[in-house]
Amino acid sequence: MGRTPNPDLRSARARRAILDAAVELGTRDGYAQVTVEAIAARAGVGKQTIYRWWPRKSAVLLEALNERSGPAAEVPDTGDLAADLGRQLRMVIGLLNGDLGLIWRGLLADAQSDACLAQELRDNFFTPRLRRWRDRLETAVAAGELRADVPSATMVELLFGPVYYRYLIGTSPLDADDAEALIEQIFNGLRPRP
Amino acid sequence: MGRTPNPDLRSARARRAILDAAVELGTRDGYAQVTVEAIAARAGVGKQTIYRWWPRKSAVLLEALNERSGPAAEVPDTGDLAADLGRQLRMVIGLLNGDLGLIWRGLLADAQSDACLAQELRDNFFTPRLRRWRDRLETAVAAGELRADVPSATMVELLFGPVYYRYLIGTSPLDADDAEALIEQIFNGLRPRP
Amino acid sequence: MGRTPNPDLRSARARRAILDAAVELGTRDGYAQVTVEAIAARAGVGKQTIYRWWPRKSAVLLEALNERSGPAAEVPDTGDLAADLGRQLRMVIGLLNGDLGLIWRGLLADAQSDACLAQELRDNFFTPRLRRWRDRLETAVAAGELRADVPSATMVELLFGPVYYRYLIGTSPLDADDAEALIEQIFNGLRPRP
Amino acid sequence: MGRTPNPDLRSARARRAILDAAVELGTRDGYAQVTVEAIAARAGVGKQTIYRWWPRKSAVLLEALNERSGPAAEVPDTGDLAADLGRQLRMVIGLLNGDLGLIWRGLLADAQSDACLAQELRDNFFTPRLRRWRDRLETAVAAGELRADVPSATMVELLFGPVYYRYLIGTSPLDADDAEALIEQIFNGLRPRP
DNA sequence: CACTAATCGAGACGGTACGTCTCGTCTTCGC
DNA sequence: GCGAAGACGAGACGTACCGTCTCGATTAGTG
Repeated sequence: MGRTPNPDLRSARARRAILDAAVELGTRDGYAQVTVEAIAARAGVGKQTIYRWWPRKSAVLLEALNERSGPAAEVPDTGDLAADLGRQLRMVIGLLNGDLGLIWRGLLADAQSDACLAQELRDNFFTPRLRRWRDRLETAVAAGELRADVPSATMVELLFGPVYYRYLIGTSPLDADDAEALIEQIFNGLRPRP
Repeated sequence: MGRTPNPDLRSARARRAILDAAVELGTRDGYAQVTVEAIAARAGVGKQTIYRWWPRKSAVLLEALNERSGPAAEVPDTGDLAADLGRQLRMVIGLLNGDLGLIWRGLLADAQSDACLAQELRDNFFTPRLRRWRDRLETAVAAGELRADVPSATMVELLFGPVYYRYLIGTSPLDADDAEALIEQIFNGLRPRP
Repeated sequence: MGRTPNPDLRSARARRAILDAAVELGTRDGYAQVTVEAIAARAGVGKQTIYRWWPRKSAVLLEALNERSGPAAEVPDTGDLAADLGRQLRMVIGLLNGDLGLIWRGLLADAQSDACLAQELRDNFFTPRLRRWRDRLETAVAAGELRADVPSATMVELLFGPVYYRYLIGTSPLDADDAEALIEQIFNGLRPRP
Repeated sequence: MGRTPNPDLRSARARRAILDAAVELGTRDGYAQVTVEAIAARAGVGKQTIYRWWPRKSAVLLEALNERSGPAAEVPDTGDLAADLGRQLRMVIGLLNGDLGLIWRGLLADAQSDACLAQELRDNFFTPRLRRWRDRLETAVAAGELRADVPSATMVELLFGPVYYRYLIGTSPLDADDAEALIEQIFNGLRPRP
């Protein structure tokens, strides 16, 4: 029964093949069309070998995705807040629009009905980035660059919200070149400045 | 084969029972757990009667949802833009946090892998609301209340993006009382005003 | 509820179209493939019109078949028992091997799981023929032509049994030219006569 | 798609449960009332496990029946042809009148509209028995016990035909005690012997 | 000749079973 | 004991017909 496997005996070859197959299928057919069975077949691996090490297909694809989108996690700090934010938004948008975007989109969708995946997504992806940007923004608040009466976590949501809105709802295309304008608009607001 | 049924002979009773059953199951178990079979069983209806009038379970739930979220669609116009926006955001947030939110969440998730549903969602839900708010905002632009150099469609996304971000990603809870602050922040921007 | 329709108002046109359609479909696709729905469609008739006048598809096909196989029911009496029997067997075999055979075969099959159809088949088809031949055979018994110690009903079964055996089980083809030999064999027996 | 399963990995437990369930349902409700779904449910088995190993419900019931009617297949040879035939006929009649008769009847009926089942029935059931009896009868012919001018296959049909006729058409009951009389009548013929 | 039934064509309805698909677990080997 | 292979129990899918029902629109025979 629910025995826990011994990680020392784990086959690195199988793990690689599984993650690679998952990404290939996910980028080719879309997240929802990927099945554990298909991953196993393409990886030349038994289904059980997948279920032994991952609880669900979402976990496989999440791990595969994490492996390949490390760079997008890096928060540069050149001292120029707006420029750094712009670079970050461009990277995120690039990721969403790229091959892996299909997988990311599927994971976000899946998380809507899988609390456990949702938690993992937050813990491993959103919360760390949020925290790092919150720190940056709080520095800017302290420097008088940003308002002190808006929670920094809210600021992050104001900046990233519109990006994900376009991505998930698709009323208008998501373009990396919009990043800087977006930041400017959030920073300065929609009302005319005197 | 693919014969088209005659809407004149359609049973209003069956339609009602199906939509009601769909909502009950959707709010109780969550969108993903709903099956056409279960809807039919609970509605006391043959499966074929569902497939005769709707192509997919998503179509059933979308119609059911549309029926019951009429009020949230109303764009109020009291002359006070910020107040009207606040009222609308509160309503949307109320919908998302309410019973029907579970269904709405599932539809949005499903739309990520079903282009046809995505299109329908945009056509029947997002685009109309977007258009109405765009008009309101353009009036405000013309009145000098809002910047003329930001596309009004973008403005709508800046306002609603953060709401859906919180809703779908869940890093922080979505509270109707945040509506007014959100609008103020978007309107005035994150930089201190002199 | 179960109201009984008024035969005076019955549409002769519909009746004809239904019986014709039933035979066409039955001879073309085989009894089992015929559906009430298909009969109705091909006859240009509502399903209810069929169910109003016949309880089951088997009843429709039985009536259609009876209509068209009148001649095979005729028991000739030329005085020559063996010759008359031969003529009858030839006719029966001709019917079974003909277009209508497919329907007849299906009815016999269906009767195996439908006691009511089985009864009707016996009452309207087998028993009358059986009775008439029993009478003929009893005359022959009285004339000393046939053994008196074999029940005449059994004699009929000995004669027709092998025909239906071949027909339903199909180990060897059923040929009208075998009729006379068959009769001779049953009459004279398998043991050599001195 | 139509992959062929590996018989080495077949579950003996499932096979047993399926065949047992099929017989139970068949003898209780009759062949026509048995459904693959019901067999699966009663056997505690997935439907796919049935469809993996048998193409149709008829194949399941045929296999189940074959398994349990081994003895009725035995052709005894005590040297006394008539006695051996009598024993065989009694056995066949016993089978037909017994619990399994309901299944056998259904299979024969089904075979009328399923050429593939008909072939299987002939190949696995009728032809072997026919062949063995033909051999016996040919020996008797060579010994001068039976006429040389009647094909032995025909002789078998003359003997078994009346049995199946009564069984399938039901104009008179089928009784094991009729076996010997039947054989005597076929052997000696219906005409009085001098 | 209008009236008034009941039948008619049409087809939607509540059901049942079909045969297929995919899920996550269990079983069987070979290494 | 892991890994490849794949059979297994479970159960939803979307389709085909069943036999019943509800519609107007003919179509009789009756007053």
